[in-house]
Amino acid sequence: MLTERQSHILEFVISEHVDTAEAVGSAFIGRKYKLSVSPATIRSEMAELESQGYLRQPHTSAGRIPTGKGYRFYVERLMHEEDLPLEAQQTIRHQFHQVVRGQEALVHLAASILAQAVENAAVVTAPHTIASHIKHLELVSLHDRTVLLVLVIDQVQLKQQIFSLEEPCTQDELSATAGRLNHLFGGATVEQIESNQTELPPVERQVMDLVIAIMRASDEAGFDDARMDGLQHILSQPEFVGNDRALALLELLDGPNLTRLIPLQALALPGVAVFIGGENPRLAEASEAMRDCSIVVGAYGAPGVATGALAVLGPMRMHYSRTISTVRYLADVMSEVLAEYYE
Amino acid sequence: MLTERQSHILEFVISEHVDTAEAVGSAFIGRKYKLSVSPATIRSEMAELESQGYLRQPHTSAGRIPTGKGYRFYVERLMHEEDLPLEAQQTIRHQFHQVVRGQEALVHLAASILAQAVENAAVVTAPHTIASHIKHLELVSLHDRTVLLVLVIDQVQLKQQIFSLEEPCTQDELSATAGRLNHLFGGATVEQIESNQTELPPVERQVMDLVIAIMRASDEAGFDDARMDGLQHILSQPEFVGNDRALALLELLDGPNLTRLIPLQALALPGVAVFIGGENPRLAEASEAMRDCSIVVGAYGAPGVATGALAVLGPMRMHYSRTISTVRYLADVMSEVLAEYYE
DNA sequence: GATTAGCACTCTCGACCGTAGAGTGCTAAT
DNA sequence: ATTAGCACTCTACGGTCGAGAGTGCTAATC
Repeated sequence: MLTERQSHILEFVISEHVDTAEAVGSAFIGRKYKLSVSPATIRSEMAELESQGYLRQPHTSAGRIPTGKGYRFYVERLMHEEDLPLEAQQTIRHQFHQVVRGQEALVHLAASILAQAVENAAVVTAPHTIASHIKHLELVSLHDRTVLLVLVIDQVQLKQQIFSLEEPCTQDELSATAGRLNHLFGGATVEQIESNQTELPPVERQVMDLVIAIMRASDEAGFDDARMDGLQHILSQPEFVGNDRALALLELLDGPNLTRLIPLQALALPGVAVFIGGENPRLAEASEAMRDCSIVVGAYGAPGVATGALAVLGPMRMHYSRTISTVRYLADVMSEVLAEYYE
Repeated sequence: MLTERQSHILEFVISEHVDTAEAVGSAFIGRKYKLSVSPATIRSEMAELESQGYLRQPHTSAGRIPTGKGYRFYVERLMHEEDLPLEAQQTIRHQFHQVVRGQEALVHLAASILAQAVENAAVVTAPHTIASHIKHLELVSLHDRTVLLVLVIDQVQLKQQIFSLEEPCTQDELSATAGRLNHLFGGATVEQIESNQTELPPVERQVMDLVIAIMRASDEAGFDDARMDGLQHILSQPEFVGNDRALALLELLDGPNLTRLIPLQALALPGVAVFIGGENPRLAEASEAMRDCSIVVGAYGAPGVATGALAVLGPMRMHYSRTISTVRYLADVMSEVLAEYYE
């Protein structure tokens, strides 16, 4: 429904507003982008764009700023998806070549890299499997009847749990028990364990009950283990300084509800999903402050085996093209790293 | 050098300023605290307190606010250390009775509880041992030549590392190797391992080299693994809203330099240490914004075995008594929990 | 019919000003 | 040593004003 000229004007307004955070006026656009029409013409086009909901005026006699609908149109129709510049790619790869110990450190590193690359807040969840398999379990005697259960599920995910036995038990006995259980249940899912555990002796039964509980929790919790980084970027955006919206945002993000922000359904799709402003109902309800924010989400990992999410949270006024390509690229790199773990 | 009346006035000014964040005037003090002297007298006492550096005026004809020196005097001489109210104690204990999986979750939980209890930002580091001992190690075959090393050090600290062998190896062989190494090195420190590993076969040698590297890193890194919570509290303090100091603070705290903020020397002492304003040189240099902040640090754990730090970061205008008793109490609770792990 | 110059209009923003209020320091009296 | 009285200072707040930016409308133009 937009003419070509209207599209161009919308694109210019967005591009300009993203850079300056100011309302954009007709004369400025005409001058900067060398449109061979007068400001008056641009004004009437802008008025049309406004009546269709793509732009709005903060107040009479101010320039225009894009609406959520405007950004949505931009992301879907106007924006040319570019590959991440080689230089940025190299920077990211370079940062990833730090020595990484284990999954958790990897997630932390990814969040830090992503936040720095897009200059916004980043959330990265640990990879998560739908139906987890036991890889290995180990029992370590701490003292007397207290035992540490170490569980490796899905190749690299480490879980631990301390518990008490009815009777004291030596480390050798525990190792033997663990060995037996590994042979019985190595590679099994929760369901397989449950159907097979009827005739176990009490100690082994106790251990496997714990294992089941942990794996259940891990399967259900989903993305409980998320890492956020780069808050300072989002809070230094002009739309948040000296504003209590920043505070509202902080309260929203702090604490355990971090992962609730990530629209998980987005992970079903292979590409990168963009949620602009209040488009994601869960977010819009959560906080007024989120209506001015956008989220870019990408999945990494192997579909069906283990997937995690990379997300960027920033003001609606965001450099979408760069953010999307960064998320996409980082997701690819993360997937590669994960592939090294899973076969 | 302060008369009793001056001390009282200082105490009143602090108590009032902590509550209201406003400068406190002479008439107000006299009225509220029923001093049987006129405002003029209080004024001259205040002038004396100011000339000695305990108070200052934001500008002429405003009331007084405490200086760092004033707070220091208050903390050391005027404040009566109270036990945490029973109700608060119960709240904390209650929150701690959540099911906690492993050390990391414990640290997260503690940070969250502390932040909530004192309504300021809280930093909690994982417990750290000076010379760590191997408790147990385990080798899990991921595929072919790729192996996951799981290391339990100092009872409950879990480390993981993926590495590659020269030759393929079955899980049974790996388990046997792990068993041998456990018998050889169970309970050993880095030094003991190093002096004993000369005649090992190559695979075991490779594993133990990794183990040494991990334990070294763990010993040296110290408190690398810290958790912060409750940032929103500190940023909603009136001295930080609509202010770029908040931003500076955020940048300072974000990322890996978190633990550098905690004055580690404080942990040598058993009690709770208080750093007011720029008293801690490392902090004062780090950021201008920290000059208006105070830190309350306490150690938890078993001295000489494993200790961690609990810290509260807030504006200099802080309820010291409550904060100190909360940190102290939480440190006690954490120590109890840890004692359950370490014999 | 689209475009444009011209113009009146509206709104924000910063500067300026004046007043009210809070709190001080000083002085002289108690 | 204390205090009443008072002049003084500074901030906060509200109002006014003009500059500037940008608009919408209208009438003229291509």
